[in-house]
Amino acid sequence: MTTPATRSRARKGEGDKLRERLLEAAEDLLVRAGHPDNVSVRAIATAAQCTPPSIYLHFADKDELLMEACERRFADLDRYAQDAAEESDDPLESLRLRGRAYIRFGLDHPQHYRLLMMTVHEKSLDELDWESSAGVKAFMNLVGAVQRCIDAGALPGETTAHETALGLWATMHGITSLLITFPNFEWGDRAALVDHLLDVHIEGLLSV
Amino acid sequence: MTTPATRSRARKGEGDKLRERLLEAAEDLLVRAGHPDNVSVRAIATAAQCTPPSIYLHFADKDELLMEACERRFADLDRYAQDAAEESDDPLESLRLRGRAYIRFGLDHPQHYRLLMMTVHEKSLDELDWESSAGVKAFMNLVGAVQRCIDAGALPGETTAHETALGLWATMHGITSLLITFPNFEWGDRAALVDHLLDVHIEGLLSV
DNA sequence: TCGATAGCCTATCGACGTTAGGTTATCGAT
DNA sequence: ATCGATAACCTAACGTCGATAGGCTATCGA
Repeated sequence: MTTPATRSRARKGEGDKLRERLLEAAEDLLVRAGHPDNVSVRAIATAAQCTPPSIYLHFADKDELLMEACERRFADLDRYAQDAAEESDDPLESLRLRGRAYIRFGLDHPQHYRLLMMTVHEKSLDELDWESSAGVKAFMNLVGAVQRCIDAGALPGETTAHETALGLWATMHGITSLLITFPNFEWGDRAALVDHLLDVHIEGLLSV
Repeated sequence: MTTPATRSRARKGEGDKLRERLLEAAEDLLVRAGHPDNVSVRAIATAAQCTPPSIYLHFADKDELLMEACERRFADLDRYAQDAAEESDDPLESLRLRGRAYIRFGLDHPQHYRLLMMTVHEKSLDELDWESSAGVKAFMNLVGAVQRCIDAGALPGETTAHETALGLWATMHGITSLLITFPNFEWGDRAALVDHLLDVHIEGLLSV
């Protein structure tokens, strides 16, 4: 059962090939299993055609492997949100589009979203590398988008862009995570709920 | 190590005593461990002074035990929110107080909140018993509070109380779960952020 | 061609959730 | 007073898990 299978050993200097295979296998199995607990390192090793211990040559532990697998997919989030935001020249409408894109991306990749955004991250911001974290980058771009709204006079500048972005993030995350956590609740028209929520929040920002 | 220890067997008809002990031990260990994976059924059994298999006489599996342990504590949430809401006669201010109470309760019991509100519940509303679920009851009361605002003319009646409550819930849950998930993020003044968020949302409800 | 080493494997560990099946104290009925 | 039924546990064990220790081997520069 722990067959090394057909795959031949990588050449020297090409050890990262297995690392890549492991990341792909981990993501694939995670999406299919739904929950990290239901995907074992043994299954990942089998899918990547190696033995379980070989995983630990490339990753500290199972968590690190799964996290990195999700982080990679999440790199698309930032681009996805940016693309959506560029659909409109109106800064406020652009903000709305960005929010909708964030939520849609989360719902489209619930397993990734859960692991990265609904699992406790004890590490402080100092410890995690800002450059590589797609989530952090996406948030920074959200702050920038809010700042652009303030600069254009579309949003009041009483609260800082950072604070406003935090509130927006909380709203976006709230509906995303609830829809993921309780898929069978009576949500009614989910898209309408999402739109309504963003409208209410942005309208509130204008009136406060 | 699997010592039955000092405890004597319960009398006939008093089998629920162990059940109670197990629930209390499970909650205690969960709060201390932080994560369900870090509290084993063996540890729970030891704390409750019985053997692991005895747990399965009272609960289908580990999940059911931990879930029920959290559900019990969550029964306080509804009362807590109701008490807070009664602090003001103004329906809108009452709604604000209720929201703050919900968030505070979640942050005060992060392990419980995570398990009940941030772990995927596949069960549909038909399957889970409405009466016993504290979370459902709390939501129903939130809908009632919103309805009272609408009736008093404090909130527009264009969207139903149910829909508005969903949005409020999402906002409350968003900030609560984010603060729990990323305890080391740069949140600034958390209480101010919570207040700001509720203000923005409620203000938005008035302007939409 | 040969030592160094990158790349991977075999064997195994302790802990886990859970189950099968037995044991014993209690209690109503005789 | 005793005896069968049964509630309330227990002992033993299974299969699986994440992870580690230590060995083997193909590759590659010198």
